[in-house]
Amino acid sequence: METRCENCIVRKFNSLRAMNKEELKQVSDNKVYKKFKKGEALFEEGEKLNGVYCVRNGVSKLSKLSANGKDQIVKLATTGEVMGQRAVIVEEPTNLSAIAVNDVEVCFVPKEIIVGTMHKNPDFTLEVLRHMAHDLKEADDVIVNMSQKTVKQRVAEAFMYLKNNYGVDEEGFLNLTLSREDIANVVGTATESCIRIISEFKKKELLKTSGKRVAIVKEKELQDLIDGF
Amino acid sequence: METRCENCIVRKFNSLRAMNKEELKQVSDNKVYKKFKKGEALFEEGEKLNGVYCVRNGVSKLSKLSANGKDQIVKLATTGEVMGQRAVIVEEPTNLSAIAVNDVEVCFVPKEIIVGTMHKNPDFTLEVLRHMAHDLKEADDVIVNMSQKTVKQRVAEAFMYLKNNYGVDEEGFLNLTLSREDIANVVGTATESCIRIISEFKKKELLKTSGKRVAIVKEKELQDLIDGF
DNA sequence: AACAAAACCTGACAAATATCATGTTTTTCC
DNA sequence: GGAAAAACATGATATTTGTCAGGTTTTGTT
Repeated sequence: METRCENCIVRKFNSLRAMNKEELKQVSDNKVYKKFKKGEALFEEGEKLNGVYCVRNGVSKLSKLSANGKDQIVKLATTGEVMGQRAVIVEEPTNLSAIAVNDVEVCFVPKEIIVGTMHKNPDFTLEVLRHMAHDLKEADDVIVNMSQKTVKQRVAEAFMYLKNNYGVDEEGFLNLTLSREDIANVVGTATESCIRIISEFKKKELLKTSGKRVAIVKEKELQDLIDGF
Repeated sequence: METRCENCIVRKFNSLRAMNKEELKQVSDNKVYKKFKKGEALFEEGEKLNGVYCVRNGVSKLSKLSANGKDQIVKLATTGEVMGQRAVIVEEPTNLSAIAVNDVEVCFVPKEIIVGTMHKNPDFTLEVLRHMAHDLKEADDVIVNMSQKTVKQRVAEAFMYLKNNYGVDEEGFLNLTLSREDIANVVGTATESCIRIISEFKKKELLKTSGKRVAIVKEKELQDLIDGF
């Protein structure tokens, strides 16, 4: 396992790439490697975060509990992404929980290091800003989808998202398998509705399944459905 | 009309407050004052923005056109807020249109000045970052509301939002009057559904109206409805 | 392997919401 | 001030989605 941030490939994909050697060394000297098993919480909504989590491996769901007791998954965070930045920047408790979808390895970086670097290195701050700007755009898109697309379209979109971001195995099954409930919580619908729609897609041969694993069969038709044709 | 940014009260509310005297002078020397009438577009989705818009007066709706031809209003931008920051930072065409809800006055600040300051003054960058972090949190909340609350709850919430952010006049009517269609586009529903719900609220005496003006009558009951009681 | 727990699935029905059609009121503009 | 346009309003109906209730299959554990 590579233990020096300076040589960590993961860093290339996030805002830490804008740090200089000295700053990276400081991160490296203070980071704590942590492991979470599938289903474990990295942190929970309302918690004060003392640092950020740089994902080395695995996927976490970032979700928020709604008044009616359902979780809404706002984002999936993958290798290379940094979680908890927002809360550290505004010095507020985090508004989201992070739960491991599969086994997750992260490097925890104390907030003092992040905040200190932001005051000294404008390039780093700007890089963080760019990432946050990107997240904000994605959030805007989600809002529009939520209100303007049907549940069916959103379910279809969720599978396309999984294919495009995590790929498929030799048999064509999605590399990242979510439970039906998780998919429902991404899409913002009832679990039963989600299952029903998946069944319908299977009947129409847009998808095929094997246990909880899902494969996209007719990608174009699925995309047309998303686009409203 | 105050023409020097150094003395502009509006600046106190946005990220420009982190600029030093010299930087502000530069903004002041390069800014362009612009006026837009109700209904006019400050900029449109897909446009490249050559700068940011600092709102001196009035309210604009930031919206995105969906595939089915409906506008989704993602945010309302008011006095003191800066529009277009996101697009300038990531150097992409803007993902949102800005339309004046009432007469709007803005100062247009060329992007070179904003970007230049971000490279030199980490405090400014950090301040922009804080504002964007705040926007991102709000966006997350909107996502959860969209998927977990009923249209009725969201309409009620929209009115509470208008009251809390723009206040009411002597008679109790909301200072910011939106058309039923705009409210529907904030809430993400059909205009008819929105009208119907307002009618229902009137019957229950939660609201009263006079033309398109709306007043909240029973605030507590309205809030209970939002919270799901 | 056997059991329990969790996840998945389906039907029946109820509730929420959209759509279409049509009429009324308000606003705008000449 | 009056005509035209836009916004508002409501009924009837169709569609979508959620809820509840009851199954089956899969997964995990001893």
